[in-house]
Amino acid sequence: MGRANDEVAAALTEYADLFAMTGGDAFRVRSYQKAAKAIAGHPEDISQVNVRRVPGVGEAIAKKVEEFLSRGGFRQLDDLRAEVPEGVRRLTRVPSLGPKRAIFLYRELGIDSPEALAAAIGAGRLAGVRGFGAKSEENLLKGVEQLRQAGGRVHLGVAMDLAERVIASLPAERVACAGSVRRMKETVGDIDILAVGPPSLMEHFRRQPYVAEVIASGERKTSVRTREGMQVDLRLVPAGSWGAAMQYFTGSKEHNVRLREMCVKRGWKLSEYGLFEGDRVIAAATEEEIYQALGMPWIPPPLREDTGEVAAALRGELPDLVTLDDLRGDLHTHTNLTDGIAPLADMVAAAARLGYAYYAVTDHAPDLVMQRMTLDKALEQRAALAELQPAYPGMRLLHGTELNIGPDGAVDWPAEVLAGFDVTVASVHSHFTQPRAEMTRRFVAACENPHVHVIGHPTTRKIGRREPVDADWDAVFAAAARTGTALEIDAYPDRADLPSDLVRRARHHGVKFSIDSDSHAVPHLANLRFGVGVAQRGWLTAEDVINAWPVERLLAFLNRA
DNA sequence: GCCGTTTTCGGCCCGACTGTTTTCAGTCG
Repeated sequence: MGRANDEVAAALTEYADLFAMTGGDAFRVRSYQKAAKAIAGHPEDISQVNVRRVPGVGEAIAKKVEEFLSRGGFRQLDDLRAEVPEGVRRLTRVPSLGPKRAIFLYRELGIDSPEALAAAIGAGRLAGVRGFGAKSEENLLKGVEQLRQAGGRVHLGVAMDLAERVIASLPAERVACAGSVRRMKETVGDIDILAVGPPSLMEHFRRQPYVAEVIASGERKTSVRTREGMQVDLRLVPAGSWGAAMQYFTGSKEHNVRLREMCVKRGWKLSEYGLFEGDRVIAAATEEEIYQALGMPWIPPPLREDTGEVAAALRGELPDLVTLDDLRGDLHTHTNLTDGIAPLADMVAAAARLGYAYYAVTDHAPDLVMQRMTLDKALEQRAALAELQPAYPGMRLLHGTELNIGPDGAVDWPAEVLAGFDVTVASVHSHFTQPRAEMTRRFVAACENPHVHVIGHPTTRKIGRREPVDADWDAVFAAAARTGTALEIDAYPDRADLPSDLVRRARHHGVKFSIDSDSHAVPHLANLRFGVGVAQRGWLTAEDVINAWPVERLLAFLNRA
């Protein structure tokens, strides 16, 4: 999977947005969106193959893609960029504000950014404007604030990708990522890279194509802003204090404060250069020896949040965290039968290449009307899956479905139909603003449905785009534990849902989890690693995760044994 | 703009919700 795919997809998506804003035909807008999605999810590097082979890409889009690949843009995109300022496109990221009203605000009132919108509302400039009543103003203000709070933070998928590109671009003796990316935090503000190497590495870093601006530049630290707007700090560290530097710059700040307090009590000092007693170096080369000197085993970075991990380490009670290698299958994936882009056979073949012992296909169900699912289609898919099974003797294929949890907690299909599925994932897809008590009842009802095995992406948040729903989570977790309903950790990095703090709380209730990719294309299967990050931050072990279990135990959990 | 044993034109995932309106446009999943 090449970077080119993502860059092309981003350009086409931007073009679709701008085209929609400037009154472009809605069907053509959708064509660009569809092509963007298909290219982003295409398993081959788009710069190395004929883009016309990608479904949804015809002659016109292929030409634009080829122009983009050769010079980083295409004419029609340049034209629209000249017409619509960048901030106006950002306006459409304000929830409830779409392309039509965004361009209206720009053309009629000169509002050219979310900040300008908030100012205009504050100054009463929207009063009496057609289509913008008091309620709209209130919602827009709330939306702008939400956007502002997300700040410059991006989800881990974006940050990890950038961090890996930076690391690959640096010819250092040693180079690694520290900071919140290493801790697998769900959102990341900036990226910290540590390296051992010659001073010339700094100049090499500043000249990289991803660098848009050099913010600060010294012998030991260089800070840049990338074209995507992220800050990346590169620090040159002495080889002998690699471990101390990694420990220090991985954080969290709170975790480090806790360790330094311990050091102070012993008359020691812990810095990015090492653990010292006066001038004597106690430990510096590896993180392991630093933690060991403090009387504890190495603490995995995802736990380093000062939420009890130091005490647990001192007692020798750190959890044996679940790892990517522990996962034996994926229980929530889509195909092009609903909103995925890859055919069933391609998804199954890709899963087999990952060495899975089992793999579930869980396309949407009829209540999500837009997906046009029918029982006939589901049964046809079941038959097709059964036909594929003999070709994969080592991998048990499971036929599942992603159900929709309605406002009252009911799901698609009657019980006798549900009983025919190997695994069901039930998720909320609408009515996000129900009051807490109603929302809680809704989830509890879904858990109590004996045919629901997993609650999918429980909070339904989308990082930077949609707030989590409001529910009494402890009540939901208690219901999930009582009914033997697993909660999903949706590994899609803009979801990361359940969030890790709720994972940990749920675990205390005795809940089991399913770490799923929610793949809609072949490359998405690899997102599972982000879900593992969430699980580790939630202190989960393999015992807590149903898709880390052997197939027999999983099937017993699903009542399919 | 894409697509096709319903094929070279005429379709294109469809419905609900919201806030505004007085019959509907915009937004969302």
